Amino acid sequence: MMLSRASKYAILSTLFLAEHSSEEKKISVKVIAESIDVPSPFLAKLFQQLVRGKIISSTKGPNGGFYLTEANGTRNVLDIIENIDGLTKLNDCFLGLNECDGANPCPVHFIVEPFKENILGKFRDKTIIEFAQEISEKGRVLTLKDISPGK
Amino acid sequence: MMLSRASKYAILSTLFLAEHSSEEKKISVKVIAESIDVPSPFLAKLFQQLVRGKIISSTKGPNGGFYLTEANGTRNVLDIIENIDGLTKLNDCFLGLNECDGANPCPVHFIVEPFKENILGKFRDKTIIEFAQEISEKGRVLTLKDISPGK
DNA sequence: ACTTTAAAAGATAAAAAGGTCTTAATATAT
DNA sequence: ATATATTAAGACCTTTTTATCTTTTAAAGT
Repeated sequence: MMLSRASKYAILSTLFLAEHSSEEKKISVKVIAESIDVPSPFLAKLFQQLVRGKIISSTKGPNGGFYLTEANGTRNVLDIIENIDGLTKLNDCFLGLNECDGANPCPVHFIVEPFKENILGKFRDKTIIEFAQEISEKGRVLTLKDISPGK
Repeated sequence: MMLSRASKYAILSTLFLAEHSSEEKKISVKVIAESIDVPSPFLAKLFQQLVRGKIISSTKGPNGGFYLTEANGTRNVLDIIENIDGLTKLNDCFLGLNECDGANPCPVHFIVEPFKENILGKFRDKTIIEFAQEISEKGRVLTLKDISPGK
């Protein structure tokens, strides 16, 4: 019922690409890593995997970098999580029980289950492009940096 | 927004003690570990810490073991989590943002926040004894073992 | 007192997650 | 063709979490 750091980095970076990149404007790992404040060699690894999973695209060489094709943009956030963490983590019982369902629920099953449905829906029912649009419309900045001054 | 295995083990074991132990009937690590299918040396470590945190009690020697006093029983599940994991994990932003609140919410903030309140409430507003009672009334067994046959 | 039983304490080990580095491959521009 | 910029791949390192092992301490029964 939780995301690894790797997944979080992957989600934020992919959404960053969705907003800032295109086939004409590729972006290097370094720039992205700095923008959202993530260790760049680690992000490079994650990106390799996302490329293999056809969630983002890349080209090498000068003016190369990472970007989203139209097809990439139609994937959703859950695809990212699935690609990096798999889905088991997200589906496991909150208290770790092997068998936890409506018939044999753990003490928090009926609190966790609706939440799970809710958040899975959120990650599934919008494309990456739509998700990113929503974020930029609301003027949000998704970064791991500290934003507030003097902290 | 997630519990470590250590916390899960600690919660299940403490609830087990609440149901099965008393000052007159102490239970050894080994028995508990087998009952809920948790590695016993690891559980022993956790129990040491819970004793230090006054969440459970212990005595050494023959007929010794772990048990709950009345005072122990008035603690709640959140105390267990706090004792083992601390509370930061539970409060961190689901997407890992450093600054995520109503004023500057991440894309899932308004889904996660009510859930968080809900589950924190559940872990806070019942004592361990009450929590355990509820479980046994409903005939639930909290174990990590596989229950269903032939799997 | 002695023996036994069980937890306490602390050192150690194994596995998983997170992170880095080096070299190779490849696309582009000159 | 060559130089250069950038990803790809894989080996490697570090930290955290999970798990184990060994020795010490203490309580209880005989």
